[in-house]
Amino acid sequence: MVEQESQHRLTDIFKAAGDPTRRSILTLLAQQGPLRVTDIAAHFDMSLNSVSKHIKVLEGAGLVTRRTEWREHLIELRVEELAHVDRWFRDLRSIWALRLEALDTLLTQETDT
Amino acid sequence: MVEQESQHRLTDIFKAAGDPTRRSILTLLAQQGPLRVTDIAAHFDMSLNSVSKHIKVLEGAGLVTRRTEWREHLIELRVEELAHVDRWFRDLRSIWALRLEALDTLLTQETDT
DNA sequence: CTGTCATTCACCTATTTGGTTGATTGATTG
DNA sequence: CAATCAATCAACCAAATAGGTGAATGACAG
Repeated sequence: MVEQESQHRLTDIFKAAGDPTRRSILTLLAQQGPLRVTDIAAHFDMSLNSVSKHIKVLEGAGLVTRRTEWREHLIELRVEELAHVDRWFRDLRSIWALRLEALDTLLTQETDT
Repeated sequence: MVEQESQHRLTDIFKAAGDPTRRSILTLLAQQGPLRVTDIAAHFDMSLNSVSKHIKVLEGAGLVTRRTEWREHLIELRVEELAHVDRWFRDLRSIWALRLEALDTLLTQETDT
């Protein structure tokens, strides 16, 4: 159950990061701090509308939050959320390492006998 | 140019990792080591054909390689390639950290004067 | 040579995605 | 109030994606 939820989150994050425009937006936010939708859109050769959609995808993945102050929406990067990816990566690596280790001890035993 | 190429690669990797079935395949390979297409397919409630396609996507992203021995195709995980993802997120984080640091020193100077 | 196994290829379908334009909401300014 | 600005919503389109079935390829076993 919890596993399912975590998997779903991870899928959203990877999908969001799978688009070059969206990765550029994330980089831009990391460099410049919170920005308005219009300011972000100014960096791309694309309609404001499309950029707005991209931002919503990032928001859905939790990679970004929106602080609606006045009539402007301030978009902000959420670095913490990246920890999900870190964890997945680390888990996969440890599974891999465990297998190699087991294989190694098996081979050692073989040469011992 | 080189930047473009790297971006394209990254997009492929993220897209490949953005599917739960494909992530499961990666985990499976990490646990069990190289496997045949049929063996992999046995773990999923899905046609062999679909699994074959998923594997080709992973292969295209470089996350997996194929060793065609006899009539069987041995599919093997390439953990090194996965590090691209990790590195990108790490870079993003460091850009973020640099900005905060700069902001901090700026504020400190202000209170000093 | 025939049959079988492992895998891919070719084709079909439904859904998702990335982009567009035009209308709409809501707040600000003159 | 009228005009403008920030952003979203709605409808639409083309291309890509995830899945399925059935035929084709290529190597091995009898």
